[in-house]
Amino acid sequence: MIVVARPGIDTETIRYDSGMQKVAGGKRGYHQYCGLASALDILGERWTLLVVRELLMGPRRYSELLADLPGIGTNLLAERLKFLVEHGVVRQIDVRGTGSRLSYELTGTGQRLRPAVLGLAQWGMDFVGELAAEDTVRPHWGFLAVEAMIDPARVPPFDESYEFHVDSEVFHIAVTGDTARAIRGPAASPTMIATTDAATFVQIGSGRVTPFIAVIQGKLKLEGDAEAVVRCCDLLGLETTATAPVPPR
Amino acid sequence: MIVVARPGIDTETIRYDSGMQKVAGGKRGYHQYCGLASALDILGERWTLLVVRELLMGPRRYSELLADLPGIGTNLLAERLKFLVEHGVVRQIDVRGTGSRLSYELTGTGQRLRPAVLGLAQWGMDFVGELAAEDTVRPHWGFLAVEAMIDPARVPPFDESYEFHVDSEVFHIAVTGDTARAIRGPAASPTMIATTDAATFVQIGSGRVTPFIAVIQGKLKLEGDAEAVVRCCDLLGLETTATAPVPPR
DNA sequence: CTGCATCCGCCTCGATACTG
DNA sequence: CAGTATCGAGGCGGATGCAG
Repeated sequence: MIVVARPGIDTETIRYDSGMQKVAGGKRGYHQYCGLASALDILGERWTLLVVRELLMGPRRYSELLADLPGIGTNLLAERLKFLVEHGVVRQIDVRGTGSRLSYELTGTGQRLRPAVLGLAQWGMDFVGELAAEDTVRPHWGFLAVEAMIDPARVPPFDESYEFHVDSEVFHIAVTGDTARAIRGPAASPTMIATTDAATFVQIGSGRVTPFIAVIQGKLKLEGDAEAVVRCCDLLGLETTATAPVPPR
Repeated sequence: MIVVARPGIDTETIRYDSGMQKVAGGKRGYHQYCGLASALDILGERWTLLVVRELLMGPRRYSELLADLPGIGTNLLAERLKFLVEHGVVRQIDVRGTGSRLSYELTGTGQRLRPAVLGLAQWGMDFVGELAAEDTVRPHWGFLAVEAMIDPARVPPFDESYEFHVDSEVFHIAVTGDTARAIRGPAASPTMIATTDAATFVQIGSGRVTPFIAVIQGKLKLEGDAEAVVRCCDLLGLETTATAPVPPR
């Protein structure tokens, strides 16, 4: 075997250099030579990852972003979008040729954030609390929740699809081969259809309410093959056995 | 097939409620009923995810965290740690029974952040720039980088291990069966040993420098089976063909 | 009306000093 | 060593103004 020797170069580790640092654009940055720190230099400011979340579900107008991010303030949204565009995460697209700047959408680089964002969303599901009066809920967040909940190890062994109606949003899970994907819009011939409101949807996804309880409460409607319902719940890691106690958080 | 009907309940979506909101502990929060927003209510403040990064590589003392997070300031670190402890992401551990509170470590909940954090770190690798004079580098960040770079689809078909010496840090990748894991400390009998400094290690990981170039520059030393070196580079998504141009960022 | 820019009060952040 | 106390600077949140 091989004996290790120190390399010819000595460490170039930069010593502790206290004091706040600025990144290229004059912004505040971590100045750590590390992938995570670099990612947070771009995504770590307040609201930024929530902007990315919105754009992960398709292009959005400035006003739509404002409406779905209550509290952000117009200057902040403009600054975040400009920053993301400058760094190649987001681009502006004109629907009409007349340069009326209609929408923002993620670039390929931005799309590559999907697994990391879904991972954070899945982790955060354990921390959603009781629905408070001041909480905002949007039905299209249910799409992200479903995408994050899909357990690749529990994909049913045959093709089918489950359709979801969350308030006005319609999307479905398509099981094809050994993969399950979340897709916007209705399914061709779903084996199950779940209909509910956005708040209940998140409560089910977070485990605060079981599908069983939600049905009893009249807040969730399940139609189609009962076996498909069970497979769908299993795919999403939802309780199907009984009532299941609400975890004490 | 099934025809969809609106559920008995109407949407309980909370309307736009402008104004800054506070979360439980009196802190500023997003107040969105969504997994990602909940995650960011805990992890989204400045420095928090970098604290988690440090703890992902094992327990750390307060002073060690301070030293590896230049610029954080003592009050911020104390506040972040207290907040994470309160929310069950981190716990304090006593090495001695004498309650001298020696270290912080992640709870199981905190450990579940690993895939999301690694995902962000991998994404951010494309954004690490030229090494600047004010940049901090730490050799143990190389461990995280390697963990993030492992491509599960490119695991060699037989068991072996690759050892890395990054400044004073020693860790290895263990390929067993069809999985590859990054493990702290030396390997039993590595088929390859790479020795380098922390800055070069990150530059290689980010694609700014190829292993080939680094060897020529005398900043990287590779020992052991040449075939193993190629397999290791392939596993980590590193260029082995030739010099490969440095991407323009 | 949409898509920002400007201004202002406040709270978080970053640095230093200080204490058990 | 492990934090707490304090204070100035600046990022953030909210209201308003304005151009296309």
